[in-house]
Amino acid sequence: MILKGPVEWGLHCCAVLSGLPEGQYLATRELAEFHGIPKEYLSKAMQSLSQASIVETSLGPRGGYRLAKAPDQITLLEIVEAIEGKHSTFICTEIRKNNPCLTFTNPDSKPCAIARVMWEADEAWRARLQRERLSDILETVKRDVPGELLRKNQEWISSRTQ
Amino acid sequence: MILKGPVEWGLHCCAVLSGLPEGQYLATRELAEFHGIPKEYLSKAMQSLSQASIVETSLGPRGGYRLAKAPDQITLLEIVEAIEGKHSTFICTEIRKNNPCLTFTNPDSKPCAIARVMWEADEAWRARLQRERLSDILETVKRDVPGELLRKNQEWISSRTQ
DNA sequence: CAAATTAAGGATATATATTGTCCTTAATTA
DNA sequence: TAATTAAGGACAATATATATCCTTAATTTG
Ligand code: FES
Ligand code: FES
Repeated sequence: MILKGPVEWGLHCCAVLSGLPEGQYLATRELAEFHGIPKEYLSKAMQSLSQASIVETSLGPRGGYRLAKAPDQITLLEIVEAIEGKHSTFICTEIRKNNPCLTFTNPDSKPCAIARVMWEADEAWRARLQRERLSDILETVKRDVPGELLRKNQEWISSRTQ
Repeated sequence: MILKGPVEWGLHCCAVLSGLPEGQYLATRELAEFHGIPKEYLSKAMQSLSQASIVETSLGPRGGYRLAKAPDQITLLEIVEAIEGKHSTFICTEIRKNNPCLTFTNPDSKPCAIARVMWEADEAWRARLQRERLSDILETVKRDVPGELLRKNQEWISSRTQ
């Protein structure tokens, strides 16, 4: 696990961008202000999302970010991996190779039994995140968050994109 | 995720301890030598396993560590959590609270929808590790590792416990 | 065309977490 | 009694995460 804050930021930013009117962009400055986080650092996470083709950008005045795909075509795993990277959370340093009894080399040896299970656990983690689409999150939010707040959010975004 | 190496070390040490003759202990020095890792730092991981009652200790000459339970009563999750801690890998800093539109307080609000899914993914990870017992690992190792190496390991351990 | 604005990204600084070492203490066994 | 061991505190070194600043090139708006 490499980036802590930026993952949370990226996920929330994608959720906000999904509420953007057609053809509009929202700039890093607004995304940072909305979430109360440092603009320059958030920019790194947005760059990662851009490179992963999860968001797309426009330069110049009224530029910024918007989703590159429909929310039901974006999984949480995509977003998390774009920012954190695709490497496993468990890193095997092959300490079994240090075994003093290992005087011969075993050419066709499998990966360590312990590492394999740790990686399977990682896969289970990934599978859950892949199952969740951004659109699923949006539905939950609509159910959980008071309508008054949802309206205010819309207004806030509108006032920065017109 | 806090400790990286020590988790791998702790898992391997438990596997080694499971091959210990009845009534015998293996000291940190041997465990460190067997895995080619720093003795003093490994000691921290072993202390965590001891506090979690996964291993038990004996002081004085011929002292050291042994498993506190049968290998089929120890899950990988226990070992990992003893060393890494039980906290979730995803840390929600509640950035939603920084929303400038949030002018009122929502007393009975649920945890953030995004955090909930991230925590569910964490649960899936835990579930896989809880399903795997140390005895399962030992069986896999017996199948995968050449008998010659297994024998040498046994001898190596015996020569340090007599 | 000109000016303003924006993302991209390199360089660098700071804070925090991880990794590793050293040493003391108390317990226990041979 | 002497040797040995785990426990754990203190500390140093290193790596990583976090944050800021600045330059560049592209693009849109007017
Ligand atoms: S050698 Fe890395 S987990 Fe076994
Ligand atoms: S506020 Fe932390 S994940 Fe939503």
